[in-house]
Amino acid sequence: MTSHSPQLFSIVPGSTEPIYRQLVEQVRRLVAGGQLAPGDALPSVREVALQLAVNPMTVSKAYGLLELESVLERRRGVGMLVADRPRKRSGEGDINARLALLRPTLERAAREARELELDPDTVLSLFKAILKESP
Amino acid sequence: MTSHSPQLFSIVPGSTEPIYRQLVEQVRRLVAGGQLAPGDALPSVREVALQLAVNPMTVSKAYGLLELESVLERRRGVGMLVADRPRKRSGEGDINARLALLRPTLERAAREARELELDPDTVLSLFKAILKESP
Amino acid sequence: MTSHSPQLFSIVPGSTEPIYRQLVEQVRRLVAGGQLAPGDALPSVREVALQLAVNPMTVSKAYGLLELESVLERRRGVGMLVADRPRKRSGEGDINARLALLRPTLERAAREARELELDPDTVLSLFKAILKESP
Amino acid sequence: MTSHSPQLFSIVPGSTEPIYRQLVEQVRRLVAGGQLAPGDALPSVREVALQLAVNPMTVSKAYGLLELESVLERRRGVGMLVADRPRKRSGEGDINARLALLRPTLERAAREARELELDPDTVLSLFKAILKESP
DNA sequence: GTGGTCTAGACCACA
DNA sequence: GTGGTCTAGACCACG
Repeated sequence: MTSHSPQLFSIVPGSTEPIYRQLVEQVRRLVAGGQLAPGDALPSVREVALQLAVNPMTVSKAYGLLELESVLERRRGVGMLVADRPRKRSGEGDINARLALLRPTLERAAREARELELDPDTVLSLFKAILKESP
Repeated sequence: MTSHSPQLFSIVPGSTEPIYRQLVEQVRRLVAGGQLAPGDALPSVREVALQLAVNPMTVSKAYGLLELESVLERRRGVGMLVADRPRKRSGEGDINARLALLRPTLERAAREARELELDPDTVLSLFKAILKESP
Repeated sequence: MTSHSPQLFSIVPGSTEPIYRQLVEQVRRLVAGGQLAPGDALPSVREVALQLAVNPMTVSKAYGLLELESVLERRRGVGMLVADRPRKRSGEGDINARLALLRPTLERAAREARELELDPDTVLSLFKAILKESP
Repeated sequence: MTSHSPQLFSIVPGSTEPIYRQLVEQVRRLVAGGQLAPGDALPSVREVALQLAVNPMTVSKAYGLLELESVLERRRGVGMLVADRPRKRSGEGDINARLALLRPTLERAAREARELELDPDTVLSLFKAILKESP
């Protein structure tokens, strides 16, 4: 069964962050967050490449790295599946692990806010608005 | 008299963001935030290169791009100065301009939080803690 | 299919004008003159570097600056193309723009002729001969 | 006798052409054109430096190079004088020598005009206007 | 194959 | 001392 999630992935094409790495980190987060559960099938390389208007090799490279990391498993004739490693979902430790994945970006935002001499409360209310915006 | 700003700039060496671009954006923010005021001298190319353990050409490239943008001015035999363009500090428009510079990073954090299926309030309180932490 | 433009660019190696700037101005003129039309591919960095016996980074710097100016566009995995901006070719305004690009060099020549105490008519006939010579 | 020519020299500060070289070539032309005759005194280093708002070392370097070339002579306690080498003024050969000094700039202008796809006659009439303009 | 980034080190122009 | 230019060569991202 091929998942037809209309837009599981999204990339920022103008970024200096390489596309394959944007994909790798996105999958890691989706797995950590439980939106991709062990055994779930990922969209095929071609499908993703088409959706994102990206070279298939780029997607393939991301999948390959995730396989090396044991986040994904390659199943002959089937495609890539989320690996089922021992994962303690909905526990306390898990929340901390997920917060740890988010922390670097929050720290970057905090550093930039400081360099811009912005008031923490102003920044917090903007962030709150953005957070509750698109889900 | 050499300015001995102990660490005006900081870079993330492992990042995929090119070093010269990290520097460009950092200077833009420091100027927008007023920490670098028109007429201020920037640390010399060599000084920054030493502090960051980076090749002088990399710093020079950043300074050169900022000169093209008219954020900096080159003074023969003196060094780079912050350009004095008409800037309306401490006005409303200015705050919005600075928030606009911060927005992309906040949006990135929000997207990552969503992918991690993290509760907005949990994220906000972590961000609040980070924001009030290091200054 | 590699374009084999036998010698699109030429530089004066001994000049004090930096090579990258000679290239930038040359491309600007070729685009302004229409010899490089929007969508045209430029010779690759490596190709130009070989032809001119110059370091690839020098060519790359010129291309990068022209991209910042929106004279060129970078196409991933393809190379640099002439940007297709609204350009009014063969109009009056266009001729004036092109003459404006030439004026500084003509003024320099006039100043030098004056310093050499050369008769304007003598200078004009020499220039006429040179102009109709090499095309 | 110190010559007080209010502005014997002129430079283009924004140019990539080094100032000392602009000065060297200007003196060569003024000597070739006869505006500076053998035995004439040149303005002092300090005087030129003040007039042009340039570092005295830069002027000194230019004079030094012209001395090496035997275009100028250094006279202790007097200053720099134009050297009196055998020079056949107002003869045919001399005109050719002066035209030869001008030729590179004319060739550069012709090349630029060609790259701009400008009509030779248009270029010639612009040049004529400039030539008869400022003397 | 394309362009981009970076290094280590040289030399130049200017103050 | 300042910044600017260039080289030779390495490695990366993308197609």
